Amino acid sequence: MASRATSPIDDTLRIIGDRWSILIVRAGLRGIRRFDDLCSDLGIARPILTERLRRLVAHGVMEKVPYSEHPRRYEYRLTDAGVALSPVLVALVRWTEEYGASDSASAALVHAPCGTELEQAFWCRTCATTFGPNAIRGVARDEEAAEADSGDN
Amino acid sequence: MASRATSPIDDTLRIIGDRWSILIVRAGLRGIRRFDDLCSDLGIARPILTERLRRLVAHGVMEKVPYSEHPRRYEYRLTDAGVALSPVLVALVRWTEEYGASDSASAALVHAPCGTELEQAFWCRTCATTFGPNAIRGVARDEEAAEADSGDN
DNA sequence: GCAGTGGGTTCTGAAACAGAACTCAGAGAC
DNA sequence: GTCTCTGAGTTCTGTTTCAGAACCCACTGC
Repeated sequence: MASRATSPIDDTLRIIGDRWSILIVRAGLRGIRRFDDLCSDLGIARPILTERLRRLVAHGVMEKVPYSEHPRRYEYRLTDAGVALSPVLVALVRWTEEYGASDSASAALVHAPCGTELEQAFWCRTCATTFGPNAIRGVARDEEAAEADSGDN
Repeated sequence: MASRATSPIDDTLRIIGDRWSILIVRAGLRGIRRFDDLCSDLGIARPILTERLRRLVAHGVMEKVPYSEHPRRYEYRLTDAGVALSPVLVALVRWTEEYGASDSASAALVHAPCGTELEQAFWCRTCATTFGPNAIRGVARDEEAAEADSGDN
């Protein structure tokens, strides 16, 4: 087990695996786009927000678009890749609701057309069924997956 | 503990929102349980692993159980709460596959009974339909009260 | 030309991180 | 009984990242 390019997740976590990035994405999903708004909404220090936004833009999660020319002003929007992070967020919210700190109730995520609070599930198209974490198994696809045996406890 | 508890997710991110915790959980899902194994598998520094495990145990994500009495030895197992984090992991894997850097293909996650690669979807029980991130809307439930008490779990 | 606004950057000190070396208790070999 | 090995840490040392406050700069409106 020497080569530990642990997995692509590792790279992903280098992009969004800090305390702020995922919250910035969440703010983006909530429509907050301006630097100062992000700053005050998240309570993040400005230098860190600057750096995080730069990183997210560099990795294609957000894009910096001018919304005013004369006083040159920018806002930060989620790209498709950024929006595609919402399952991560939803999973986090779900977990928090179930196991996290007590009275977790601040913002619900709902199905836009009807307003029903959404659920998240794994879906098997072969069996045409949804299932939970216990029915997941990991299988090796690439080289170093010698240990991908068994799994789900 | 300075910044505002933007939401319960914030607390959750304090538990697993660093570069290592989620990888430790992933290792746990792959059946790696011993300190040294985690250490070499993840390439994490020992002091950090010590601290991370302690935190995960403190928050009920893992449990420390002795597997040998005479040479007193412990292993770390995921609790139900820990296993319940797998949707987060799956979402990360999915995102990485679609938008991440490399030719991300190391381990696929499949539906255990049939071996089909799983999909992750949002489900609306009212509409009885699955849908993607674009059909999600966030609604405030109790925006301001999030920072009321909570402390840390 | 002076204050206000948006979007930053430059300082500081504190915390988290990584790596190597060390500890400690029990086990097994000799 | 000493010697060495193993698992599970802890103690150092330095580097990187974080947080907070203050500062900067281009533009606007008055």
